[in-house]
Order: sequence, then structure tokens, then C-alpha cells
Amino acid sequence: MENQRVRSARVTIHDVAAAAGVSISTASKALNNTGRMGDDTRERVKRVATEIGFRPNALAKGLLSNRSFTIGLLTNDTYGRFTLPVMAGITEALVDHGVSVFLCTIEDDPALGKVHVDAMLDKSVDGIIASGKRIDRRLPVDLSNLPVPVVYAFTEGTPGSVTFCADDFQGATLAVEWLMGLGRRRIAHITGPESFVSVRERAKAYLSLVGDQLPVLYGTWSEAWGHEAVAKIWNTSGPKPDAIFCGNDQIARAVVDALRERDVRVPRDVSVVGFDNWEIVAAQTRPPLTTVDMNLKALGREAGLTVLALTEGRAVEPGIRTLPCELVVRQSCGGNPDH
Amino acid sequence: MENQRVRSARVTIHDVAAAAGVSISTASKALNNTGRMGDDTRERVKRVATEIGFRPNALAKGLLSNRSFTIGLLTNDTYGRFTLPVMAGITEALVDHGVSVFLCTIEDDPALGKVHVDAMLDKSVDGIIASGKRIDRRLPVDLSNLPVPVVYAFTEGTPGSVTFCADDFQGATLAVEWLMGLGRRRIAHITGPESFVSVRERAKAYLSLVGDQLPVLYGTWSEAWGHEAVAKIWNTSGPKPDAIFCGNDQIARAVVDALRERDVRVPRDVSVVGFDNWEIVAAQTRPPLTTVDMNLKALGREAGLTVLALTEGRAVEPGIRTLPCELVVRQSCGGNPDH
DNA sequence: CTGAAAGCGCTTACAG
DNA sequence: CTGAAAGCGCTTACAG
Repeated sequence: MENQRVRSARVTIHDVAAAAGVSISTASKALNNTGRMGDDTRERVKRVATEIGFRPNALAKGLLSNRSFTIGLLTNDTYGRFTLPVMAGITEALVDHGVSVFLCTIEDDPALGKVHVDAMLDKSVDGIIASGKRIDRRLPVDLSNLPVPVVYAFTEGTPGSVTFCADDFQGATLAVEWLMGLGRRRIAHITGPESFVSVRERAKAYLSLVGDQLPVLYGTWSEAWGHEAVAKIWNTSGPKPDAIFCGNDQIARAVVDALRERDVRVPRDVSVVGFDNWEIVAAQTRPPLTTVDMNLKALGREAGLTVLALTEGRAVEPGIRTLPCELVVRQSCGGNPDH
Repeated sequence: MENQRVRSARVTIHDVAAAAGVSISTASKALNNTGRMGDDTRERVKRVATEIGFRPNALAKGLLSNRSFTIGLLTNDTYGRFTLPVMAGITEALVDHGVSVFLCTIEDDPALGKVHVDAMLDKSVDGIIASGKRIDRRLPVDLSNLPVPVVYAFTEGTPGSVTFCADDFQGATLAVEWLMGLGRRRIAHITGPESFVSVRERAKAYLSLVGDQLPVLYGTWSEAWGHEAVAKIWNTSGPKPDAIFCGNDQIARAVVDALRERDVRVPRDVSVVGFDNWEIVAAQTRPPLTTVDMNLKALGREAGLTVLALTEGRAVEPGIRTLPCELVVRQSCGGNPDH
């Protein structure tokens, strides 16, 4: 029964050696391209190995090399808004190197965090990537002094660590310059809580470009706040903005909706830019949002490649690595997408 | 240097045995509560082990037992809408058993799927959970005849497998009965593509309760379709519905928006129910959506416990296991939440 | 150019 | 009641 053969014992290097008529050591060396032997022997072993479907047991390899070809991804971003793109990037970068990733969501529970970290360590992960939902908060677990390298992505790292994050200042600059290039001259900024560094960075970029003709409106990350802010502006007398740079897509969506309800046309009367490029929000807004994409997948790729380097003992410069954002042009600003 | 000690050799069972003054075999047996020995010896070994921070190497254990305390989660739901809650449930159920989970997103690429499955097998996963975004489509990878148990969650399984999914019929019944209990008598149904079984199941429940006084409106899973459907109904002469049961939250959100734009009040004039309880959509709608929750986390928990059972050789009845949905009452229907 | 032996960290018969 | 030995599947000095 083909089935039973598959189900029962998996084929080991013993089987390969026997089938190729060589010793186990020779088989091992042939398959790993190490040692010295006749090209014909090496080729024959390799051919036989694939023929009988040999796949080396990663557990055994790991026991020897102390590398499990496994890394852990720790996050407190239950929702997955930030973690999933990061995760996709990590996986994409590491699959070619044969490394798989453990994902653990730990909410804000330190005890749960410790349990998961210990589980990872027990399984000899080659490294850990810590990820979160904002760059100025730590995960609720201590990741210093671990016996494996740790890199941080979209969460605050310990001093001396490698941390990846998006360039909020540059992203915001992209957005505001786009509005200015479209001829907009009265640009408002409706954003999230001032306690977030991202918020402050984005506001700083905004202020450095447009000056303080209009006060930055800090609030929460909700649609409710977007509506409230628009009401605040439009219920006040005086000239209205011809563009609004929003701190995230949810706010932007609400702003677009609120404007429509006031018969202000987007983008004809007012251009609106968002931040995040959260597909479910940005693409479903009417009109769809032009918004800043933080390139989280690229960020994940870099983080993955970096733990790998660290694992392999290559030198990596510590510090905060900032990756550029990109503007995704849809229809909420008008303007020519090919501009 | 404390640091160096941590960074260098991890403590092994050798160290425990030496520190406790027993042989390695005795140490092993003491720690695993096997074998026979004096209670004092056992206790002493255990105490010493925790004192010097011994944690057994899972790779070595796995090599012996052929169990890696690791399972793989395979999904083509890149977005994570369905997979993340399922994943959360799996992790929650398995963390107490010391098993960690590999997450792999494979889009719709069969080659990539095979690569990841092979990687999992190489790492001796104890089992695999396949997950997706609809229950009537298979993942683009063959999971039959694998040397490890496979269970399916929110994706179509092979014949004879164990598959978990939400009870669409019951969920839809919950929604429609809620509307009827509120005194609604003309209930419309705006939903997704008829090609989805979920859509057909939900429609079947709807029809069995309200009859065919109104045609079911099949469309796409987008907000655009929600707007279009409302226009279709309200631009036609004749009596209007006093309630709308929507196939998902995105449609429901659009329906609520469209109604507001026509000055139809929700929930006063029309009650609206959604499906999915997708927080980002449901909670941000004005008013927030009453919607059906598929309990994906519970589904994940069941799936996790089931692979575990299979792994341990316990008997599991094959077939499709349907888990009940729940109605989450917010404000889009009116009615008393404590009802 | 090829193979026998030791060992990675653990567990499990088997002796004593 | 306790320990020496073999072995899980592999790799890597070391002999020949």
C-alpha cells in the first residue's frame, strides 16, 4: 500500500545511503556539498535521494547545528492591522532560506508573553522579531538578555537594538507636498492623539511645509473624531480649507463622508489625503482615498533578513532604521495619477 | 559575567544531573514523573532543575518522541479577516499544551503552498490546520496523504476529513428572528454572490422565515453594491422594507449610509443587520451595526483541540462540524439590548 | 576518495 | 531504588 509506506516510517539518510551503496557519512557529505568525493558518487547520491523522496529531518539538523530554521514573531497587535503585512514580508524574505515563523499574539499580558517567549526558546528559535502597533510603546515582555538575537519592527526596541519603523516625517511630507503640487493653499491637518510620536512627526512635517496658518487638530483614531473635526472647522466662520491631510485612513474616510454631507465636493472643493493605505477603508471610501502607505511588508522583509544576519553571526549596525513611505494615489485629491 | 553565561551554553540535563548528584537517566525520570525512585530524590532533582533554570530542549525531545509540539496553520486569507481570529483561538487552546503554531500565508499559489507544507513536514509538525476565507473552496495545495493529521477550518476539506465551519443557516435565522421580534414585517435581504454556499445558506434561512414577498438581492461583497441595492429598492415604486438583513458588514454599512443619504432613519424607519461582526466596519458605522458573529475564535479553539487529539492518536469522528453563531446587538436595529 | 566513530540533548528499555 | 547503554537522525572531525 502506497499509503501505508507514506504514513509509516519517513525515509532517512540511512535509506539514502543504503540505496546509493555508500556509507551514511558519505551520503551526508554528498547531500551537503561538503567533503571530497567523486563527482559521480555525489551525483548518484543526490539522484537517489530525490528519487526516494528524502527530506532531512530538521529536528536532527537543529540539534547538531543549534539552528532550528525557525524564528518567532511576537506581537500585541491582535487585530493584525500592522502585524499581518509585516508577517507577510518576513515570511516572503525567509522562505527561501528555509526558515518558518511562529506567530504569537500576546495582547498586553506579560505572563502570556513570557509563556510564549519561553516556548520559543525551548524550541530553539534562531531569533525573535517583536512587533506592535505603535513605535513608542514596548511589548509587555522583557526581550533583553535573551540567548537569541531580537529585532524590533513597529514597536519600541531596547537601547542598542535594531529597530525598524516607517518614516512618518517623510510620509507626511509626501502627502502635503502632493496637495501643494495640486495647487492647494489652505491645508488643514486632522489627526490622532498627540501622545503618539507618529502623530507628532507627521504634524511636524505638516507644520514645516504649511506653517501655522491653521491649528493642528488632535483627536482620536476614530471616524467619530473625523466628523467632529469637520464640524468644528465648517461651523466656524472664516475661510475654509481647500485640502485636509488626515492622520489615518479612518479619519480621512469620516472627513470625506462629513464633507459630502455638507455638500462640499471631494476632490473638487477639498482634497483629502489619508495615512495607512488600509485597503478596507481606503478603497471603500467614496471617492477612494489617496493615502500614504508605510510599506510594512518591506519593513517585515528587512526585519526578517536582519534576524537572519544576526543569527548567522554577521555584524549588524544597531539603531533605528527608518524606511520610506509611498503615496498611493486614488481619487480623493484629484490630480493626475501619472503626475 | 552573567550575560555571557546566559548567552553561551544553555543548561542541559547533564547539568541538572551533576548538580543533583544523580545520573542522567535518573534526572530524566525524575523530571518526567516516570520510573521509580525515592520521593526525596525526585523532589531534589526537580528543585535543582528550576534553580539552575533548566528547560528541556524541544528539538531533542522531538527527535525521540517524533512530536515537535508544533503545528502548522496554512491559509490563503492574506488579509487576515478570518484567519487571525481563528489563529487566536488555536493559539489560546494549544499554548497550555506547549504547542506553538507556524503561520503560512500562501495566497493562491500552489507552488508556494507546497514549499510551505514541505517546510512544515521537515520540521516535523504534529499536525496541520488548513484555513481560508470561504467554506466552499479548497486551498491550492493537496493535503491528503500527508504523514500528519490535517483539520480544516473555514475552508473546504477533503472527503473523510474533519472540517469546522460556522452555522450560516442558524446565524441568519438569529438575525431575521431578531428583526421579526422587533415587529419588522417587510424584511429585505441584500447579500453577496450566489456562488458562495454561505450566501445560499443565509438566503435559505431568510426565505424560510419571511417567504418570498421580496426577491433576494445577490451582488458582490462591496459597499458599492450596498448603495446600488438600496437605490434599486428605493427607486422602485411600492412599499419599502422596514428592515434589511445584509450578507456582510460591508454591505450593511453601505446600506446604512445610503439610507441616511435618502433621509430614511436607521433604526427608526428601517432596521439593519449585518453579518461578520468585523469590528472596524461594524463599530464605526453610524449607528453601529447589530450583526452576526461567527465565533471564529471558538472555531479555532475546536480545530486546535482536534488536531491535538488526532496527533495523540485519539479517535475523532470525521465530517463537517458546524458551530453556532451569535448575534451582537448594537444600535442599527433599535430594540432593547437586554431583550 | 570513503567510512567508522563520536556526539548534539534527550528518553527508554534493561541490568543490577 | 538507581545507573549504563543504546538510540532518535543527522554532521563532523579523524583515520585509512
